[in-house]
This record gives sequence, structure tokens and C-alpha cells, in this order.
Amino acid sequence: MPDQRQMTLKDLAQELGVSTATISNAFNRPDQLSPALRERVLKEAKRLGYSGPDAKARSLRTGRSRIIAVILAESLPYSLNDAVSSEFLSGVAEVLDAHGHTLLLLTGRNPASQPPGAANIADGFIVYGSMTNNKLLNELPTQRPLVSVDFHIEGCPTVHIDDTAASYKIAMHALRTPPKRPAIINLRLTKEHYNGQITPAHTLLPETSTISRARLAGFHTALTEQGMDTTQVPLWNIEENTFEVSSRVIAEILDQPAAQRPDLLLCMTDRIALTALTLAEQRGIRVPEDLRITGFDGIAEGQHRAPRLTTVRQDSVGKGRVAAQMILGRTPLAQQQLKAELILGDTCP
Amino acid sequence: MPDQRQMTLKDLAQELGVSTATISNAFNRPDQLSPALRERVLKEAKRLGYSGPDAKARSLRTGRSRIIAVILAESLPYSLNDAVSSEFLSGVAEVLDAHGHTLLLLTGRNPASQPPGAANIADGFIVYGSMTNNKLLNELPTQRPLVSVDFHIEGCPTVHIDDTAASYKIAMHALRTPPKRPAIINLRLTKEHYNGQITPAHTLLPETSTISRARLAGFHTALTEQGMDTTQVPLWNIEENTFEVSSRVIAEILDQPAAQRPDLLLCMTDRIALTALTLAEQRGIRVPEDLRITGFDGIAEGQHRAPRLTTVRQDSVGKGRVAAQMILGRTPLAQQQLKAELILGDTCP
DNA sequence: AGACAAAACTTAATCGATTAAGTCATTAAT
DNA sequence: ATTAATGACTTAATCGATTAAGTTTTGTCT
Repeated sequence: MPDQRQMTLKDLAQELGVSTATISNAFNRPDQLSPALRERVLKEAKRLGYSGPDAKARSLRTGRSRIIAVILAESLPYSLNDAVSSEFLSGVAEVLDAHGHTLLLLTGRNPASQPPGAANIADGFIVYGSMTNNKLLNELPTQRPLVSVDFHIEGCPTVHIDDTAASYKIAMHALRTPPKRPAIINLRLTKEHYNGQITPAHTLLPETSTISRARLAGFHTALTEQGMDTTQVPLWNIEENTFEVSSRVIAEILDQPAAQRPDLLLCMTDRIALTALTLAEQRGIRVPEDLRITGFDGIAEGQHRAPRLTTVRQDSVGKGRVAAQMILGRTPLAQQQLKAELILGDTCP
Repeated sequence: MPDQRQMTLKDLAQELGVSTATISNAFNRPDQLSPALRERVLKEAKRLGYSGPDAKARSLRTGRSRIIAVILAESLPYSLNDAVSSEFLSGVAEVLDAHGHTLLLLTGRNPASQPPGAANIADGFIVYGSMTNNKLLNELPTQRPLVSVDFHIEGCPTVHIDDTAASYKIAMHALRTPPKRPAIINLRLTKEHYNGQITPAHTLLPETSTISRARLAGFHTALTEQGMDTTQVPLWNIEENTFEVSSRVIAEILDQPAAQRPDLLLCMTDRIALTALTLAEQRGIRVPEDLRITGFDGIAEGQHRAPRLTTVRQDSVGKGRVAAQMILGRTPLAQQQLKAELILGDTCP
């Protein structure tokens, strides 16, 4: 019968009548011992059920765990189901995996629930999304590399795109055909949680650093350049980038009398745009004839359907790759601005 | 200027003129020291940039890391972008997070690239998907809890649904309206990698334990019960559950002369069904009038569109929750068979 | 005031590895 | 034959915490 306790390197050494150093070398530095002995060690290890040096002890001793933590601004369930952050994570995972590292997923939400210091097992940190004065963030060990994505941290390299320029670009495309009644659907602009049309009564979030504000700025610049008064363009707010939440607001928009209904929706994300598209289809509103829709992000779901979404593709997978490469020290730790490209789909030709 | 090396608990103790035990207690067992001293310790820790006990050392000493590893049968990029496995992961993450644990993502693919024994830092393991004689799997430390999902490991509790019963159910629904030319599109049935129609020349994978085979069995039983000869029902194979790969095969199916084209597609997954739906729409084939389509999984993308996919919903999030709860010891470690429910969408009314 | 319990700290062993430095035998070189 | 160099291992310090057991201080009760 097997021992109660997991077998340790020391046990194995005793069993074989050699020193612990030899066992360790058998696993880590084959050149430090004779092939015959190494063979014997590995064989006996397998026979006795020793599954290699303990990762906890090794990482304490060496100071490296080969684990990289990604700290997500949103909750894990949201991040895992959201196409943009999933793609980002898959880019990170791809590079980490290729270099023998593994991925630890943490969230800046619920910092209370985080085991105290659980994060600091990692060799490096990638922060994804905006996390203002977050507890977890402040407790991060200095001395270990940190890269932020879509969010700037003082003195820390950031990977991002120029959201304002990109949203300006797609808005300019949409406005080539002048809309009668454009509208903007944005994410988390108001101070208080709120789903619906923003009125002068609402206070907008002050931060200029969020992606929402950056994209809105691009839209507004384009509208202004085309001679439109941005204060006359309805601005709708959505609290969460999901079908469920956004469909409530979008239903409100689309269920207005046809004369008031927008004929162009500039959406902050593909998720919102796709929800709008689905709801329009369900109501028999023709896209793009009666309603043109633009998205932002370029997620697969928007392209693997008919009609294809008109949007801006940002390379989320690429963001993940670059961030991971920086953390692993395979790319210099420095600001990186990635490109975004217009995708001319069918929803706003 | 800050020290080169990260400050340790010992350094802090010295700085404050107290023992290391006191510092440790200040962080972990507030009742073991006076509130005043604790306050002072935490304040000084913050001032001197000590971010709490090191996770590596702590986990070595206590034997627990509060990390749970999920070992995915597919690659990380695939798993993160696939809706079914993302939902599963989000269920796992939700429960882990609620109980102060974190999620380490590993893959059974590329076992070479895995840092030797990186996995064994975790307190428990969740294996997702079928991984026959996998190196990583064999090296897992015994003595630590292991739960498998959608895959049976000898002597290990499994979370799963009855795939055969579920696929039987949806096939029976579809066959209530007898099709003229049904076809089945399945995943990874052939021994050799192959995308296209399966002929007698192909050798099917022998394993009966895979989900593909289980679902196929359900389809075949239903067809037989409805008096159809399963050998006459075209069976198509797809190697990867993605739009890109499946669309090549589906194009081949749909581009046949209308007289040969199937009028019912029983698809092994929603991803395949949605791809079929998109390609049908692009070709002007009416769904469900000219072509009925059924899926399997019940992913959100299939329901948040028009027409809605007819499918079987398996609760992937729930699978993740149950697996996580088992690993954390909050649910007895035992076989768990979850329910699956028919969703009557628009693609096969 | 004395005894005893509780509270507040400290001491020191321990978790399971890694690795620089040291020992000893064997081979090669002069 | 002597010395140097190489190869094959061992010794022992160390990584940074946790925690049972021990010690001192403070407080309570009679």
C-alpha cells in the first residue's frame, strides 16, 4: 500500500542511497550525473510514485514559478465569456505555453475573496482593463515585471490601440452616407449605474482614461467634422457588455415610433452591435436599408454570420501575445500601440 | 531608495524589533496579538513596501496554495475561444473565486512545453475533455483531489451529461417531421485526420468513450427507431470545432445539387450548426423551409440571434460549478450526471 | 498579597526543494 | 611518476514563510 504522505525528493534519495543533490540533478541537470544513475533514479521515481520535485518548494528555492498572472478588471465569468477578453487571453496563453509558462487567472473584482497574496506566486503580472485604485493592484510585489493592457499605470508599459482614432475612422465611414437620425450606444459612461438614454441630468464619469470615453471622443469628433451637433445625437448608456443587459436598452431604442427611431447606430462594441442586429431582425427592421449598424472590436461572431458586421478590428489576440512576450522579456518592456483596421461588413456598407 | 531585494517577513520583524511569528500572526491570525501592535505592523509593512507573506513560501509551509488547476484536453487558445469550454471555465472560476481560490490553466496538449511539474503547485485538479494516456495526467500527484469532466478516469469522479440520451432526444424531435435526406455532421470520428464525408474506406476511432461517439449513437438509435437505415445517412467528419474548419466541409455539403442536398442536418455541436446556418443564409437556402438544422450544447450565440438555433442545452456553466465544488470538498466526490434540455428554436421547429 | 489564568510574544523546528563549494576517484598530460 | 584536469557524487546552507510549544507579562479573583 502507498505511503500516507506524498513521497519527497529526500525519501527517494534515501531509498536509493544517494544524496538529494543527485536526485535533483537527475531531474534538472542531466549533465551533472552519469547516464546510468540518472536512468536508475528516474525509473525508481516512477516505480515509487514520485512525480518529480515539488513545485512549491522549487519555486521558493529558485524564486521562479513559471506562472504568469493575468489580472482582469472584470469578473472571471464575464471575462471568460466575452469574446474580446477571451481572445486576449488566448493570445497570452499561446505565448506562455510556447515558453513553458502557465497562466493564473485573477480578477480585480471581489478583491476580498482573493486569498491574501495569492497573486504574488507569479513571476510577472499582466493587468487587463481599467482598475482604478484597486487593492490587489497596490499589493502587487514591486521588483517583478508588470504590463498593463488597455489601461495605463504610472511607470508601467502599456499595450493598447488608439481607440479614439479607430472610432473616428469608423464613424467617418458611416457618415459618408449622411444619417437622418444617428445614435450612439456606449458602455458605462454615467457615474451611477444606469441603462438607458443619457440626459443632461446624468453626470458622466470624469475619467478620461477609460476606453468608453476614448471611443466616444472619436465618434463626437467625426460627427462634429460632418457638421452635426453632438448634443443632438442621442447617447445611450449600457452597464454591461452582454446580450442580456444591452438588449433591454436596445429594445427601448428600436421600439420607438419609426419616425423617431435612429437610422444609424454607432455602437461601442461588437457585442452591442450584434445585439442590435438580432433585435432588428426579430422586428423585421431591415439592416442596412432601414438601419445601419457599426460595431467595434472585430470579434469572430460578427464575421461568421450573415449579414457580416461592419466594424473596426482590433487585434485582441495580438495584444495578448505582445503582453505575454513583454512579461517574458522577449520584447522590450515599452509602450506598444497596435493597429486597428476597418472591416467593411454588410451592416453599414 | 528601495532595497534591491524584495523585503521579507524577517526583514520587517527586525525593522520593528519583534519576532517573525508576530508578523506572520499580524497577517494571518489577528487574535494572536494585540490590536495596537497589529496595527503598527500593517502600517509599517505598507510604509516599507512589504506586500504580505510570500505565496511561494507560505504554500510550501502550509501545503496549500489555494490554486486549482484545470487541465484542458484541447489547446488553451482553442479552449478559451470555444463557447462550451469557456462557459465551463466560467462556472469553475465563479465557484473558486467565491471561495478564495484561483484558477491555473493548463493544457494536455504540448506536454513537452509544460514546465516539469508546474501543475503540482495546485491543491486539486480538474480534467476537462478526453485525454487518453497523457503524460501530464500520469504525472499528477496522487493524494490530491482530482475530478474529471466529460471523460472518465479510472477511480476518479466524473461530471457529465448523458450525451447519448440527449442526442437521441433531439434527433427524435427532428424526425417527427420525416426528412427526405438527413445527414449527420460529426467531430473527430476517423482515425486519420480528415475533413469530409466518411466512407466505408475510413476507419473510425475505436474508443467508445468519446463524446462524439456517444452523440452519434443517440442519432443512430433515433434514426433506426424511425425506420431509417443509418448506413444510408451520409456521415460527415470535421476535425476541429471551429468556423474555419467546419465551413469547408459544410460548403461541400451545401454546394451539392439541390436534389442531393440534405434537408436535415443533425450537427454534433452548436458551432457546427451555426456555421451551417451562416453558410445556408449566404447561399439563400431557407432555414427551416429548405433545410432544417439541429445543434448540440445550447451556447448563447445560438440563442441570441434570429433565427434561434434548435438544440440541446447542456449546462456547461453548471458542470464547471459542480466540478469546482467537488474539488473544494463542498460537494461529495462522486459521479454527477447533469440534465440536458431540448431547446425548440427556429431552425428545426 | 498571592495564586492562577489569560493574553501577548518569542523560540525554533519545519515544509521540500536547489546549488555553490567541496571531496574523492579516475583519466590525461608532461 | 607526478601533477593537473575531469567526472561523479556529497555536504550543507538557503529560499521565506508557519506554528506548536514555551516564556513573560498582565489581569482577575479571593
